[in-house]
Amino acid sequence: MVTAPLVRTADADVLPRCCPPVTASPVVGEGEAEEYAGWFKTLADPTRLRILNLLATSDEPVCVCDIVDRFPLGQPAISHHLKILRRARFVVAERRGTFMYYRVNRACVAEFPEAARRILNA
Amino acid sequence: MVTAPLVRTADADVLPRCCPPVTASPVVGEGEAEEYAGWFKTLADPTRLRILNLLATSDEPVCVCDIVDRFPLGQPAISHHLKILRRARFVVAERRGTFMYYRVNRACVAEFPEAARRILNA
DNA sequence: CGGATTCATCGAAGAACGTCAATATGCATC
DNA sequence: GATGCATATTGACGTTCTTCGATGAATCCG
Repeated sequence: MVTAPLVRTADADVLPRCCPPVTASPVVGEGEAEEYAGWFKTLADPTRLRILNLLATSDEPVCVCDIVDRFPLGQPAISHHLKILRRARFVVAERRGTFMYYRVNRACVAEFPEAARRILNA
Repeated sequence: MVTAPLVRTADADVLPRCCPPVTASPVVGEGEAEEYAGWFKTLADPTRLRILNLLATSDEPVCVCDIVDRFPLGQPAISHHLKILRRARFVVAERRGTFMYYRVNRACVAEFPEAARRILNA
């Protein structure tokens, strides 16, 4: 026979079942979780974080060779990270002759901390 | 001989070198980038994000079996994700008899959007 | 046009990650 | 103690990520 397990909440009586419903319902659904996890995944690399911080703290757009000079990585790796940042719309690229200039997408970057706050209910 | 490349900024003269210094200096250094990237990496999974959102929107601590019931994943997988969330101090665990109760670490969760804002200069 | 430069893309190697099945641990009851 | 349940840990497997070297596309200059 199945016996009643221990109490589940601090001041509740002993309950005959394992899992009473959780009080609040989660805000973030499956689709949203996928989307937001993608955003976080974009920032889940130290190099990308530093590139984005570099662009975010620069008044002027920065060209790729500037970025390459600041990291102990090859140019293809930097280009790869920039592609990921671009795909997530954290940065935008602009061509000037031979050079490519990158800058942050202010709208997207401003929206991000607010989304984090909503997810974390903070 | 090395020729002078194109202009690098909108209104600057032709410069004899490729990479003039960037105006602002980056805020986030190597060590910080590693640390923050670890935080983002923790949130870079849809399941972890939904677990954390579930805990963040619940007034009461939630036991593991409640969480397991809400996801199409096995118990070891959920336990694995909880361990990662615990290691990043986003959640804290408490034992009550046989059951383990998880809740968000309000201090850590509140600090996170602020850190994001600082990194993104938003 | 030919050569040089900047940057993106491709292919591959190695590491890290997510999931599951099986097993171990910790706690309460009999 | 022995049993039963809730949870954590381990090992294995396939997938994804990061990086590099080589190559290709685009641009500019002489």
